[in-house]
Amino acid sequence: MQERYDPQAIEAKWQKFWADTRCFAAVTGAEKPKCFPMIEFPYPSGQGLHVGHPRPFTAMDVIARKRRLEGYNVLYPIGYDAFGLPTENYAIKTGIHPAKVTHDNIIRFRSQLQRLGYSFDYSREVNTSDPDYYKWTQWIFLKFFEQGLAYKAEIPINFCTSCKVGLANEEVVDGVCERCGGEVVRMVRSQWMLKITAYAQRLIDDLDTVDYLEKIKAQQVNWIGRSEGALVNFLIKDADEKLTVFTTRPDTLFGATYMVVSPEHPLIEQYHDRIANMAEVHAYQKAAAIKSDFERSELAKDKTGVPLVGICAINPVNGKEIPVWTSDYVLTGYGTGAIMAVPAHDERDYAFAKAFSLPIVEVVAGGDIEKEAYTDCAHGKMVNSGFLDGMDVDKAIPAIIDWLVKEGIGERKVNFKLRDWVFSRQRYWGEPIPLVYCETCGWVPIPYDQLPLELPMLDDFSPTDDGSSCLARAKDWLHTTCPKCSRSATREADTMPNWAGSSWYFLRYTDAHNDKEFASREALDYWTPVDWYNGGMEHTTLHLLYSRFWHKFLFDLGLVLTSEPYMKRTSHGMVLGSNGEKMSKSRGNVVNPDDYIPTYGADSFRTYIMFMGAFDQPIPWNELGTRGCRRFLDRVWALQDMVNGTGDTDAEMKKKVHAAIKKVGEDYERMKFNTAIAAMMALTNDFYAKGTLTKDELHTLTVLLSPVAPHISEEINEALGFSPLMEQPWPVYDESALVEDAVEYGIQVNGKVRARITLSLSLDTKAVEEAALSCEEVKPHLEGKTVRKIIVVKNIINIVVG
RNA sequence: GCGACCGUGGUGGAACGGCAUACACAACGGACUUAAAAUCCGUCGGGGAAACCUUAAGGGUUCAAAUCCCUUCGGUCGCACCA
Repeated sequence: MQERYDPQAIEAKWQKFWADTRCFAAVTGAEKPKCFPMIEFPYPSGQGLHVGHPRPFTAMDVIARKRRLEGYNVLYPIGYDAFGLPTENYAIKTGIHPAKVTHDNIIRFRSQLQRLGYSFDYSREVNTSDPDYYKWTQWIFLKFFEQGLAYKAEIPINFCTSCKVGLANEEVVDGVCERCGGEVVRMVRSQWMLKITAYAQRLIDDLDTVDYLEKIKAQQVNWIGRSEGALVNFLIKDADEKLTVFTTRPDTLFGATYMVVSPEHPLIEQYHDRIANMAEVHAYQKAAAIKSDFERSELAKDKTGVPLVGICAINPVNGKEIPVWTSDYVLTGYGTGAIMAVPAHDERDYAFAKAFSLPIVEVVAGGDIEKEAYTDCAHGKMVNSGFLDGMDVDKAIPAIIDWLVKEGIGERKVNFKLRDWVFSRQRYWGEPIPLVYCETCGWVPIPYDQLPLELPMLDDFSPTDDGSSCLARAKDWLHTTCPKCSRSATREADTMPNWAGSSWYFLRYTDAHNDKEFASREALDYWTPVDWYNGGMEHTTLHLLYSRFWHKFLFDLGLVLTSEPYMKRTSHGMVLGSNGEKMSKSRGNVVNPDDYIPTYGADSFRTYIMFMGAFDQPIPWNELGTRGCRRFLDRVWALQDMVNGTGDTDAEMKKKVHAAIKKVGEDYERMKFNTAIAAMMALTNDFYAKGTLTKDELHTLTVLLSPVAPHISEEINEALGFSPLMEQPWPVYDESALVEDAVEYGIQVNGKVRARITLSLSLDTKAVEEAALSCEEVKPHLEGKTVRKIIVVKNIINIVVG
């Protein structure tokens, strides 16, 4: 008689065993085929792990553990994305240094993770805020700088007028500061940018080479937002100046009845002495500048704008003079910051033209421009368009572009929504940007052998009055000498965004302690690319895109060996609070796994987090489910008392076991963890129904269960006399054991199920049909009717009568 | 507004176009117990007298639809005037 299932004792025992034997430490260069599954490394927040973390962690642990049993050399790493706002805000409040807070939080996270029994290779742990790590983040940044892909630009930031601090977009809620509710304004600052737009086309094209979920690919493609069109130059009347616009509809050029520039467009200042209503224009610019993004979008319906009186443009196709306006519906950051307005065929232009009584000229027939803009460009013929008249739109577009090119007033142009990455943050807790500014030499990189450029130790982390980070007050650190000319120079006081360290961390895992390179060629060659990367949908357009960009850049320099970092990308649904809302501290619905492990054990917790629902769907937490999974493991444990020593089995049970091997293996691969566990529960129920099972049958169940519930599986496996699970092979199902000799058919009449019969598979179709027709429950439904057709498919017989 | 995904019992959820509700949770009944917990064994979507009807609602395709198509309603996520 086995003792009661005691998860606390068993889990401590096996966690110690795994640590002592270092059996999850991956060996670079081993002969076995490699496998590199990865999760998104966590931000070590002060709240510790909540129940959302273990969902992806357990899922990929299942994959990692299964791969080991399948004979792979597995690298399943863990690390900490440790720079970030919450830690800095905590430091501002308490005066405790962020490095100390981070250090303590990591210790807590690590112990929580270890109690969940993950097969991480802790010897390769990385911490992005460790100078030994961010040395290489800085090193890669300098490569961008050398290649001309890091540059300075004047970019507005969100600035809280009350906290006196620059805010990230996500800290601006409903137009006010998330923390103090203070007014947020835009403030223009000179910031470092990374030229991700140079990789826009490749970031789209190379998606064909990777195995990402379709929705992830679609989101990236939409975010990058490629559109084809043309640049067209309009002349400004009485000036030797062109106003260039981007348009995707050059075919509608004859319908351009006015132009609009964004309020920030340089044309306005350039011609300020010719603009008769400059005071009005200035007032409009000012109003636009203090509008937050939120307000701009809220006011989307009502178009506002001011004409630039005295400025007039000439439509190059027909020589007509058209007015120029300014309006904030034209964005500085997209295209050229100026548009030609074709109100007849663009909804926004239409609304604007209606609001200010501007002329509307139809150039594509097919709509009713009295009522609304006709924007369908797939159909319709050109009208009022000179030499384009009568052409279909799809013919007119290349025709007008050819003409524009020939006349020297335009060119073909591909445009992207994607914008360059603002890489500066006015924050303390981030990687220092390793550049100094010298009056003589300009921006000069710190020599590579002087990296890392470490953050200075400070006591006060609050920002300065002008929105710079507290680094601007660290005068001793800030003032330095120019590496080039040795004159006095100033360090960059901005730091990198927290996306920097996570853009390349997977490379560091391959060789985490290398102090000569970010990773050795040998380690990269052996381990990269990441075979399977699971993460949240919310990172699809930022982290995932950024890291693909960095990787391609490193690939172009010959520093990594593949053009894509991740071969496969999947994503998990969020774990919601038990009230169905997103878990957050402010809602007070955060659930911590530590609350469940003492009562139920890590294995029960892991099983439930995988069983609770479809992996890719969001799901509310429900404590009672853990109890059900504990009950299941108790039943598995008690199977030990039912093992029949003689080891005889029967064909019936063999079929069930092999069906389970097939189902569980396939479901793990498809991330259908809930149905895999259901299949193991069903098999366990089958053993109970029979009342006995063989040693091998129980062994097979423990191996199947081990990726989800590794501790109990190891314990039972050991008790049965097998060597540790690391040395066990993943079971292979026997196709012949699955072959059925009889099948239960559902008999339908006109698609409605009327009966069920079990028939031998050896019967031919004719015999099956006859058996169905002669079935007692079927006969009444056939009375007085003619059998038209009988369809026999798989386990369905459909009798069509009429 | 645009895009993606989704809508199945009291609850979480199963279901290559092929027997809807697997597997759990909760509830209820029984056994065991002085009793309770635990455990074990059962019952368990709703409506209808019945034939039957029922996968958000309505239509379509098909021998056959939760699954494919169209319309409507509701929800979640992402993006917000992208010329």
